[in-house]
Amino acid sequence: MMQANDFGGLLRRVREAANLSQERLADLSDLDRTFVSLLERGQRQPSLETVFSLCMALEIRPHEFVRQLELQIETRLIEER
Amino acid sequence: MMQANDFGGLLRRVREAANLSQERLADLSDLDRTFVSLLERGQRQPSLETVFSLCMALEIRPHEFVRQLELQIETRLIEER
DNA sequence: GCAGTATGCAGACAATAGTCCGTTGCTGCT
DNA sequence: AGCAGCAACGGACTATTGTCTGCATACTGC
Repeated sequence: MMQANDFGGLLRRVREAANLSQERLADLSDLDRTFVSLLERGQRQPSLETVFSLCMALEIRPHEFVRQLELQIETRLIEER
Repeated sequence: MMQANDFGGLLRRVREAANLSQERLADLSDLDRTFVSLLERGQRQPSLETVFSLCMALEIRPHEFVRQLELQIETRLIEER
């Protein structure tokens, strides 16, 4: 259902829109720099708590982020046909 | 920020509102029964994927669930003062 | 009393999230 | 040429999620 890079792709877009480097985002959300990189490349899936931390740093409400994620998934599902 | 039982408490309320047993919910969301129990009691925190699985089973949109979770957290923060 | 349903709980375990170290490559700047 | 910022990547590691099995408890209806 949720695929490897649905989350990572969105995270990257939101981070870049916020004009933050991976490292800066990692600092703000109290995560490791390399882990943010792994997330964006879809090589790790976040826990719910991690999503909340990232959203705080990105100044976006978690449910708003999740809503965009759902849209992203639906869009992909349509494109895939 | 997010506390042990913010998630679990909400999960339990939503599950009971949907009239599902822990076991039935576990089956529908392809998780272990004991794990659902752990989640509800706040002894485990879910991954984002787990949240999505549970929401599918509960027929609630993930962002809607997360929105309620945010409300729950805010309410607790206010009550705690 | 007994069978069925629902939940808590413990222990051992497999799987994955998340950290920390360092290296490499790229780009733009001076 | 050198330097600084940014990101990909590897390996080794720790911490946490998630599974499985089995047992105990409470409640309900027969």
